[in-house]
Amino acid sequence: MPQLSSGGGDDLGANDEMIAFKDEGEQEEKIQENAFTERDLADLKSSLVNESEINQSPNAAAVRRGQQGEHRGFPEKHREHLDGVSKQDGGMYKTPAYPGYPFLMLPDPYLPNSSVSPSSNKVSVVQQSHGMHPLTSLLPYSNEHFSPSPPHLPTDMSQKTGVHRHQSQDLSGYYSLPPGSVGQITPSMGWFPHSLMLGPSGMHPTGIPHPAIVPPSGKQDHDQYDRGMYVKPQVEAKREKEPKKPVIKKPLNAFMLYMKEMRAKVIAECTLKESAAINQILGRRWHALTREEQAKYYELARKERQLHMQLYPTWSARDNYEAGLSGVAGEKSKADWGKKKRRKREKQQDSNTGQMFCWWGNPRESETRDSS
DNA sequence: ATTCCTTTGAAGACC
DNA sequence: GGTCTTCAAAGGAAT
Repeated sequence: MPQLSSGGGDDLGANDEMIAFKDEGEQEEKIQENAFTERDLADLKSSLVNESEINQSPNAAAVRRGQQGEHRGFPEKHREHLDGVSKQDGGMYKTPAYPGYPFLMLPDPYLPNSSVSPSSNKVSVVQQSHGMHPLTSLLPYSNEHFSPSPPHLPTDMSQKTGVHRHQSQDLSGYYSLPPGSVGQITPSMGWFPHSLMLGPSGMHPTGIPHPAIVPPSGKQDHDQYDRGMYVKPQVEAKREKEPKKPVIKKPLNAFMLYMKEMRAKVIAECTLKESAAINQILGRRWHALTREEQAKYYELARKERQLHMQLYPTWSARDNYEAGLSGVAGEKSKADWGKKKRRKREKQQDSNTGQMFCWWGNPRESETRDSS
């Protein structure tokens, strides 16, 4: 997939994958989208039965018609549009489009018992039954939303971090940024949620860890016992002495942001729980979005990458590649990694030979076939 | 307990 | 430079 090494300005996503649906009737698309849920479910279920059959369904043909060729021509327009978007933050960020922006999604992993009263800290999100985050009203983000002392947080959290919580407007007090980088934060970055304002070690001053930072996998921490006798491999023992590096996760891309936001909604609507199935639906919906709607997420993702870069200038995606090869997991993971690689290759071969693509417009479809 | 599945997009590796 | 691979999230299913 040709990536846009865009001169001037960040690339906003894989342009060739952007869909120019809208040239032929956005309204229809909107209606379609509403009808998606039930159809998605039905489609998905039937697709699980026999994908090749579905390929021939009239419905499938209709959807394919709707998607074929309509992606083209979007990129440039899209970019233009996005330029506009970035200039009108007000329009974009006041929309309820990002309740699930990951840095606002504090509650789940980070605030285990975070049923916070609306007045205490709106950053905390409790997924509502209808799938929308109450965070909607959060954007643009403001310091007002940050309670100095979230009641749900252990009090010693802040003590441990050694950071005083206060509602200073001075970002330099919050960001753990390289010298001078605070000044590099453009005004447009002012909307960044507080959860991004980290202290040392990736902790927010409130004690809330940055979502991109996860503690080293606990999997390896399980002590190994052999008939009651503790056996700790030398390598592991050695590793234990070294301070464990927190794993810095990749910033979420546009689709991931979209998934995060919409997952609950789809789950509620479809009563589906299986992520693989949900992701299929979300993939379809993603392509059904208008370019404006997608643009919002591309812009968000761009800003997230931007901030990620500011926060972790030395971080590279490669770091996490290698986590499986060396580092934490050691030899086992090295082997697993090899297996994984093989599996993926085999899978791809299968898809090439087996016509295993989704009729509803799997965006990889063309890639897969082209590459064969 | 661990891996797989499934999606899109970004980024690194490789040829 | 084009292509391939990995990893981000998520959680049930499979191993």
